[in-house]
Amino acid sequence: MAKRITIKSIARDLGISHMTVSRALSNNPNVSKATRDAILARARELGYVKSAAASAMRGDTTRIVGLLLPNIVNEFYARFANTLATTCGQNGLHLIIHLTNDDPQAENIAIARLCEVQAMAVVMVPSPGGDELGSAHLRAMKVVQLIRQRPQVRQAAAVLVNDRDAIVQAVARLAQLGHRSIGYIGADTGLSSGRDRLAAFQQGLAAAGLPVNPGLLRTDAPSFTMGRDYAGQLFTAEGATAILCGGFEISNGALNAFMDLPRARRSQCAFVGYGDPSFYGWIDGGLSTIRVPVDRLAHQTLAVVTDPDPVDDACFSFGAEFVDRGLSRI
Amino acid sequence: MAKRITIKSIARDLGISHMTVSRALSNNPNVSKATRDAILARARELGYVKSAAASAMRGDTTRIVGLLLPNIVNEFYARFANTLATTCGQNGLHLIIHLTNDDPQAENIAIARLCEVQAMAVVMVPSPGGDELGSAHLRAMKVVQLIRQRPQVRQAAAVLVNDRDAIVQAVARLAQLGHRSIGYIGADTGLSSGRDRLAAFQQGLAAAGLPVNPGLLRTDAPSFTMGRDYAGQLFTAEGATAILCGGFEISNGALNAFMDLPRARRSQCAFVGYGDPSFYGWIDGGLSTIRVPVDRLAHQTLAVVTDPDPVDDACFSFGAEFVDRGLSRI
DNA sequence: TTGAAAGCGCTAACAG
DNA sequence: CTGTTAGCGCTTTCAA
Repeated sequence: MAKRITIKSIARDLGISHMTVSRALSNNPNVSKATRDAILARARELGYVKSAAASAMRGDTTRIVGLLLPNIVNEFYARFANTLATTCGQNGLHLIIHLTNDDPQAENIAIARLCEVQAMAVVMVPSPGGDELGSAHLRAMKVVQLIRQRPQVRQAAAVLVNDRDAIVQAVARLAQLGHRSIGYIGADTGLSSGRDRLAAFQQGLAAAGLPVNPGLLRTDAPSFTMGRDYAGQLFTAEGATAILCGGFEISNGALNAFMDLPRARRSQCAFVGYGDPSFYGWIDGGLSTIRVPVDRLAHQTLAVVTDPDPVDDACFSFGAEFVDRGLSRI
Repeated sequence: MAKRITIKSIARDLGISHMTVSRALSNNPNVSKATRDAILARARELGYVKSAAASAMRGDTTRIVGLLLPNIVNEFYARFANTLATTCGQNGLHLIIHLTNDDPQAENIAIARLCEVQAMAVVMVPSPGGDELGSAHLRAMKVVQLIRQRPQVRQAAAVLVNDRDAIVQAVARLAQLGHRSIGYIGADTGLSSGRDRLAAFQQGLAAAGLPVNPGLLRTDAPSFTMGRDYAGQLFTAEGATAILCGGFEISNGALNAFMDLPRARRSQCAFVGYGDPSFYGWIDGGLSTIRVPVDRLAHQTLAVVTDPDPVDDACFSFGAEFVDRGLSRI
């Protein structure tokens, strides 16, 4: 194991003081051209890299950003992580990804770890049922809540989606096509997203003159299996002819149940997903869905992270869009 | 901005030496129960977290693993990152993701950054045309090459896929169904994966008694657009009735071209993808594909990363599987 | 059982 | 223009 190249080792090597090396390497003008050139040449030759640990210890920012996601397989999260990682790279930031599986405990552990490495910011999709963001660990880091928002204790920025209009439109369209038994599957009301989407759905029903049938509503901790199981129930036991999904994971789970319906039955049913993965356009002639502007969310997130001005509780909201690729008439 | 809690601040707080605090917090037995309890209580109360920077500077390992991927939207890379991130979390490791877009320059920058933070290991899908892995930066880090392998200068472990049999089987099946104009799109031969898959394809043709038609072969730097464009050419200009893909991104791109074919034409053509994203089973009654055992790759990768014993140039290979979900007969 | 000193790599603040 | 010192947070080594 070759020893690490440091400014001191270079200095010894050249018979000068390590401060001169430091200055040369950080473009301090107070170094003679001759020595500077010699230093830079030697540093390049030996493959010197500045120790981030030493910088961090001196109090410089670490340029590390933490990203807490339920998973990274769901195409929405994947796309978000993709553009955030790309833009982070362009800005010289490291992106550390921790997956929470929507488990508050995993979330807390990840936050503690990020605190250890002195991440400058944490971007997180808050898990349902987690602590309020008062944790001592978070004091030192900028926090950006994504998609969902927790009851706030501390100032924490949020980048959210306003999907009310899109959801109302989707319900209106389903009603227009003759659907009377429209099921809804969404997150429980511990999260802002759960409350808001459910309210939008109910508003849509009201606008269409349809009653709210509690038997057709399913809210719970959102997950793939939860979406799949409830969709199965709604389509079979509850006799729903249409389903609207209120979450990314839920949507993919519910889609599974939808695709498992006998072909004849499926052609009579309507499915409105949440999020717009590339393949939704290819399935069954095209699935209708609530599309979320993922790139804009990611860019705004980076803007918040890199914003030097600490407007800590800034809150940004981007509109979703109802993508109608055709829905069965009843 | 509240000042950071350190062992010194706790020590001052309690009127003792910071060494005693250090010992108590690292379970050194040489601390009286009374002081130990007081220290632990105070530390918990104040939300003390050990500085990773200080540990790193002392020479302790950083527990940071770097992951370099072309992108993270492709479901194969996403799944790999997902299980690697999950298992890393379980082992107390940080996963830093850098996206390269298969650009060697981005790759080099990412590696330099990871070197700055003293990552203990780098897991990378080598970009086509990049440097040999002799870079001085890599000296200090364990390197694991994923999927593809570069001409080796230095010892670097590899976790690879053996897809020869699966590809040969796929070609055999296409031939059996009457296809005579089978196109192939794959990575160019600068990478091991490009060479091997092309060879397997040609071996498959030979086994089926079909000639190699150079006009039906397309190899280049692999990407989504490359796959889409070449697939379009093969299906139209070259009159291919079937296409076999030799790469994840290529497969999704080629699928785009395939789905763009007029419905009548498409039903006469056969598509064999590479990788098995969840939605391939839902498209067109199910797409056939070469399935790669992504979870096993990820677990092996973690094993290599956490292996204390430096068998540096270890090379692991996992078999792929031809998933036949039905292919058009001609 | 406790404490003091030294050093990991780096730079701000002072000498020369 | 160049060098010395000190200190960021932590643990190892030696001393009390």
